[in-house]
Amino acid sequence: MTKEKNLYILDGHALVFRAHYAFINRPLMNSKGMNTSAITGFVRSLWDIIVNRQPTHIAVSFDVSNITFRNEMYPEYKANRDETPEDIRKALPYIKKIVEGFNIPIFTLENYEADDIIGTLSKQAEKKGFNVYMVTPDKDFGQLVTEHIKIYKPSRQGNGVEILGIPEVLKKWDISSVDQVIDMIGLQGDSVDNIPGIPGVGPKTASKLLKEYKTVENLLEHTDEIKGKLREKIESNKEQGLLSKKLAIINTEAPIVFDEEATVIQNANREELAKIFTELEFRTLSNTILGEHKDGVQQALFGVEPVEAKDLPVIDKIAPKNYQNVNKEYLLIENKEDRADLITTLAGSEAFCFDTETTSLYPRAAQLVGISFCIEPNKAYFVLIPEDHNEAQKIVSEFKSILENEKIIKIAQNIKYDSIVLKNYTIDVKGIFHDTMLMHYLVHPELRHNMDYLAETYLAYKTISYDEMTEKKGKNQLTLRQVAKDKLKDYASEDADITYLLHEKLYKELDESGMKNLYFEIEEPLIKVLAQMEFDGIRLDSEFLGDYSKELNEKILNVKDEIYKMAGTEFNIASPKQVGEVLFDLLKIPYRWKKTKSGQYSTNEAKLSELSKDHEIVLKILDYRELTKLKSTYVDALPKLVNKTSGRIHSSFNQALAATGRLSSNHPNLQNIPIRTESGRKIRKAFIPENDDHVLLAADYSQIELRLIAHMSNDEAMIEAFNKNQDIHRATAARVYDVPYDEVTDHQRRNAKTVNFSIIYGAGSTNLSQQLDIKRSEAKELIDAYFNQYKGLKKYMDDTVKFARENGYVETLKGRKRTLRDINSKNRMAQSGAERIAINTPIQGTAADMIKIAMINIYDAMKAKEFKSRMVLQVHDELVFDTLKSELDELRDLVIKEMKNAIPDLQVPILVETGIGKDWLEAH
DNA sequence: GGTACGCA
DNA sequence: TGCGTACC
Repeated sequence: MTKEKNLYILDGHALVFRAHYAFINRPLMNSKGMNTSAITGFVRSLWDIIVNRQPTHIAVSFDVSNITFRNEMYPEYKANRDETPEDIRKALPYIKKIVEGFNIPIFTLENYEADDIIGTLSKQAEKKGFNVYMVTPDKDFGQLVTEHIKIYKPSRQGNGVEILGIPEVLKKWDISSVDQVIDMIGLQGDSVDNIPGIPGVGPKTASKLLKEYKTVENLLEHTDEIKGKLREKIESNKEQGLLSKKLAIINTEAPIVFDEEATVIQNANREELAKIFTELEFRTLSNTILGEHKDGVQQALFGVEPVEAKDLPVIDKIAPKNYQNVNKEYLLIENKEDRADLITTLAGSEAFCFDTETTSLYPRAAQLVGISFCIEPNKAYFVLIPEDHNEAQKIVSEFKSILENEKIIKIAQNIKYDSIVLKNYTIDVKGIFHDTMLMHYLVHPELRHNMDYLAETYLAYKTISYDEMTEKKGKNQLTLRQVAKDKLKDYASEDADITYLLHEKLYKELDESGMKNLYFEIEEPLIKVLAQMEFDGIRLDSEFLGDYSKELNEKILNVKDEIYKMAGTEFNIASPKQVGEVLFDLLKIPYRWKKTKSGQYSTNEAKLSELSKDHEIVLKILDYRELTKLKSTYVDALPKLVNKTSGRIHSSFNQALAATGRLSSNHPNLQNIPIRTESGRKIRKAFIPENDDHVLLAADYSQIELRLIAHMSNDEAMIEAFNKNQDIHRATAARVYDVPYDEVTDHQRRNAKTVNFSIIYGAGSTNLSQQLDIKRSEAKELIDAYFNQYKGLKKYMDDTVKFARENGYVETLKGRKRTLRDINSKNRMAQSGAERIAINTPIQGTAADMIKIAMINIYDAMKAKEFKSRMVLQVHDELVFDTLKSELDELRDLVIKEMKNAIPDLQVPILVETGIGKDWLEAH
């Protein structure tokens, strides 16, 4: 018997798009700011096939243009498509070059889609005795599947590869013959390709109908047997259904001939590939594909043992290094002598790296399972810590002297977490913190900063997966305590070891970026402040919330009743879908907006508010929404977050998330605790001081961003207004409307205020007109008048954008940088988005720097004075202190002074407003 | 308009 | 994942 012939035909565009969008939230980026998601994803899929599937023949097909014969049948075909994203357009030439580098032929054909080319080639190849695999994520290809033609669906984020033969296709579509794929599309349509189908018919109805009638044509002949609305819909859309089916048919007779010879798999052009990979900075992929040694092309490229693709996710093939193939020395330390030796070793070091393994993501609730240490590459120690708390405390205490040694630098990934966990064991980690996560955050604020990602990008190393170690299969997962100690030793040691290696690279990169000062003067000391704040937490009045919950519950029931009465029916008010149907179908309230993507009525607040003026029920629905949201998100949720040991709430502050440099908080998120409405504000009453000897002191910056923009832009008029201590919005209105300061109307002031804010956010006239409910032209005039008064501001904004264009980044007063990859984009949307960021980031980021500096200085001063009072919250421009009454006056003076002087020598005064109260609402 | 988090 | 809401 001759060898089997296996042909893989890749659906180029579909794979590229899928890869691009797979990473859309955190695109892969090289140092030149190029988005490489699409290329990486495509090449990974290609390489996966070459290595794991051992094809004998291979080809790639691409679309040539958007216009094909289908547009002659139906001009709207694919007309809903947005323009190809710029990132993809830029990626395509590279992908084609790489495919050529692999010596793989590319098939294209004018006026036909890649689908048709793949269909035609597949059928011809099948006749020549091939097994054909159509490599595509598109399930429409199901119509072409036969015994020898299958769909090969590349793996998606660990989902594993799917191979669809006839039974799989039938199951996926719930049909009885693959020919019915086109009937399915004919009936249900395809929103992606803008194929209309028959309105009101979805997948369920379509397959039910086809079970009965087999084909669209047959169905249309027997519509008299169908009942009710469905019949009407089908009868009135007959033509559309037939056309849709036609559009769905993949042409297998395209004018193209399958050239068997051309598709035989060949050795790659190593030099060509190396050149492209270098340009793209694909170190990992390049190592994987080209190997690290220069000889043995055949060996490195295709001489790989066949592996079942299912068993090995693509990623394992991509990162070449891991615990299995690099020589690592990881030692398990579980007796007192070994610990003593380790401590001696660590005590003699200038710096060591450590990492804790615990039982919880939340440090205040976490128990130590072990601590790993590393002081040289590829060697690490794992100290096992038993479950018994007294035993554990004893062992941890042995390490107190070195962890609290101020002279030893501590290297760790997200050291705030470890530091809080150790506080649970009365250890206060000291010495300078070198946090790899924060270093990377400063250098690349817009990327991800988790260790696995850093290991892959900086070290080309694939770490041991947590889920693998804990044998996660579906729902069941071992806890760390259940993991065999040797396995845990490897996992934990690797964390410390990898962090150590990452530190070498990241510290250097931080230095080169010029942000070392920013790190050591702001971020590093802030870690210690935040760790203390999180550890201390804030007291919560659960009793108050319990009462409030009951109160809200009654209100909710009342509102619900009223709504049902007005609607004349009961429905789920929490469901936007049902709300839409009741309002616009049942009650016939005119609907005059676009529907949502999923074809539903949009019922967001802006639209409902507009309707609420004329329709009482809409007002009630808004009330209902507010009350239920309040109850579930805050009133009922907050008491659940009270820590059992401390009896307090320990919100976590993420220092490495917001690209502008701000902190974010979660568990709970303090940044969206309502303030606009009365019932929302009340939530703040639940945040209370430690006891009757304490009060809450709240201090917030007044107009900090406008003051900063005044300073940074050198705008004389704005600086003058602030120096005269004027109300800035009133002063703005006086200038813009050319009226005396004292005669500004409320309306004028409100407009001016809105303009002031839209300026800070870089918003344009469109946005402003919506905010103020005025015409775009009026908004434009307003903005022009504004800039005419604040000429310095205008110039600053122009200069900032110009700087960003030339340098590719913007920065804050303290040197925090943010790269703007779209600032020179040809895509207008993307570019103006980048311009807004260019204007907003320096301001928001400087304000963030400023409050961070204030926090550090206040914290240090409080420590020096041995205050019993504690800094407990930071929200945007506000700090909250749980204050011992006897320290109140001194603390307030201190806070005001440090907040004002965080960034000295500004051209405008900085105003800090303070309040005192028995709860946060009263203090605010 | 962007930057977030949490709920369903 | 989409939607809602908070902040700026």
